[in-house]
Amino acid sequence: MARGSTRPTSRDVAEAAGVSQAAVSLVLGDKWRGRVSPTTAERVRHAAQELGYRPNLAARNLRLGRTRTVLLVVPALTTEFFAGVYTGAARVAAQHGFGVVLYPSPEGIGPARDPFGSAQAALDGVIASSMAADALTAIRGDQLPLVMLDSDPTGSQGAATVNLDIADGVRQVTDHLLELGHRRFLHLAADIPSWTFEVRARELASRLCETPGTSLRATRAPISFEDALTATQTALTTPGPRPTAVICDDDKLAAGAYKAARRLGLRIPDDISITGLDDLALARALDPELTTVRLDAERFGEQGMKALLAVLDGRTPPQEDIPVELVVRGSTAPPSA
Amino acid sequence: MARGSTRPTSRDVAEAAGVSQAAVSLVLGDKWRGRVSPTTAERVRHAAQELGYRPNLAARNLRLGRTRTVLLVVPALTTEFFAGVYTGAARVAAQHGFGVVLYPSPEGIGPARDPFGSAQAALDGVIASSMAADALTAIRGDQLPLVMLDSDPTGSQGAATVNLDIADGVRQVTDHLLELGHRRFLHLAADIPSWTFEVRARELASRLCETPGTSLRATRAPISFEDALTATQTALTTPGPRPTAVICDDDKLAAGAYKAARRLGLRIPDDISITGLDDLALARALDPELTTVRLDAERFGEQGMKALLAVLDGRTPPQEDIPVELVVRGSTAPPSA
DNA sequence: AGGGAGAAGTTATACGTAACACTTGGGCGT
DNA sequence: ACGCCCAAGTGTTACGTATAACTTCTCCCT
Repeated sequence: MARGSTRPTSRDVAEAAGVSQAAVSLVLGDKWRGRVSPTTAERVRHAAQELGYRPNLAARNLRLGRTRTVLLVVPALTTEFFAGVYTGAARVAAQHGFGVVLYPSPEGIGPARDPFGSAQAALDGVIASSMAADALTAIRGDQLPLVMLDSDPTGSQGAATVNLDIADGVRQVTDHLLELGHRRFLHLAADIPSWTFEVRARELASRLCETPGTSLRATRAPISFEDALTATQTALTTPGPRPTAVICDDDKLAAGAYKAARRLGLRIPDDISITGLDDLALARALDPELTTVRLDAERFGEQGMKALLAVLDGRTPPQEDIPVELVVRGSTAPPSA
Repeated sequence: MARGSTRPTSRDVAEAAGVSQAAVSLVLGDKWRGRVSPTTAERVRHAAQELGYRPNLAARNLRLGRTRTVLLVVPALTTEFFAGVYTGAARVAAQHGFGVVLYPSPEGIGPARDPFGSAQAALDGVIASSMAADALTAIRGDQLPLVMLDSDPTGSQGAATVNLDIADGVRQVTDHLLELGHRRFLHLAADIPSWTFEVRARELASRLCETPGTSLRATRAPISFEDALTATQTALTTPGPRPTAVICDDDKLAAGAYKAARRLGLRIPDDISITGLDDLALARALDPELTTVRLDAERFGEQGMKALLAVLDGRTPPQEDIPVELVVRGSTAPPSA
């Protein structure tokens, strides 16, 4: 019988099975072949089951010097996108006996002092989405293996990076609209200082530079319906020829653009085309459904975790960008003029 | 200087500061008043800073017998709702020096064998959203303190429960529609066997029973746009007088109902009223904006964590339901007939 | 018959931390 | 002058696990 309140240890199991603690460790660690007889092994397993034995992970971690736990830092959890990243990362992790702890931080990893805030777990490595430069150095100083998601590969101080091919997504959107005949564009940009948004702006600008006869206006807004609405409304009522297509940095911004268009009495897509980026469930809830770029969040998370596992094994992580896919729906059409 | 690759321990700090390891532990644990002189304490802190010392959490956890880490089990991460629950729980946890590890499980906690899947962290307690009965017993057997969210208080085997006052939300929605003059209702129910959805159905039915001259149809669908669309479309084209109001178990289902209404050529809210439940960002992206019930997810998470902390302290957790609030927007109006 | 190889274990140890119990030296009251 | 107390530490131990190193015993080959 269990002696009251405290959880049984491997020693309790050993006593119950009439063997030494070492034998228990061997059996339960599946290293008993040729070291313990099958009947004894079975006896140990039975005793463990009987007592409801669960290994003490703190002790195991201390002994082994590793925790098989990694930290995933995401800027926010409020979107399906990072939920998907987590799901993918956790799936791969589980296949390798790893756990994933989440640290949602509004501003990526915090300052050098206590960079992980409340993430208490003992860690083997870190996957981070957005991160201040000094925090990056702090982590590097901690010697913690690090993989960065959607970050500038040239500024990563040697950390491995895994990126979505956002630039290609922007190219696909732009080409799609150009083929439809659009020439005057509005870029509704996310007001967040992050590499992934810089890439959007840069790629869009350079693509349109190559095409004569095009014009590009840009406006910025925090990622929220209200802000996106007012920013778009202002931009569309500015004097001069009105843009015929709005390219948004993500789907939520696009939803704000929808509202702005409606408020101005513009029909989508007849009077104005709108595109997003993410392909959230929201994209198909809008009316008409949103033309957008599908980001495979789960695959992104998977690749991030695979890269981290590679680093942990001392291997070189793969370095290919994850492809993205244009999804054409009802929010884009040839311009009416 | 650090001796190469391995991370510095408290003993390294002690050596650098010229004191014993015990003194380092006292100083860094802030228990040095009256035991170590201020100047020595400062010297220790400086040495720790210099070496970039970080305590080994595995060792600390083993020594203290607790981890200051709790597990939050959520059915899915794909919605802002559980993101909010996590945010609230993590905030309260951080205030008490706790960390929160997330375990998103499609079916709540798994079967008795290895109930936490890949959640490897050593835990002090568990907060769980939805859970199979046998998994519940398994955890109880583990002696892990447990708080259950939105679960049947009578079936919780003595575990503490924290609930949103969903029944009141359903009452508010129903009364709102009744006051507008609606009498024929369609209930678009989530096809998920969970207490929180049972409450919705039960409360709605009992509320309408009390009001003579009302009728209630019900249909079920998994929480996805496509399924909600087809289910609603079928239900609305069934022979007999058409319902004038659709009450949906959550906002995502409502978005599906919007599409079904549009496909049938019904205008919202002129021809049909639609209500949701959650108040996701989606609710304000829809056109017209959705009348729904606001659930304060963060407060929910906070209360859950507070309850767990109470259990960990041996106190009795508070047992009040968290109030919810009807938010009337553009998707409800008096019936046209 | 002798010994070497393997099977079937056991004993002992280290991981890094926190805290209890102990030591030392000086200051102070009477 | 004696004892006592307090400041300022140090020595030691235990937490539960995994594993290297050791011990027995039996079997089998030459």
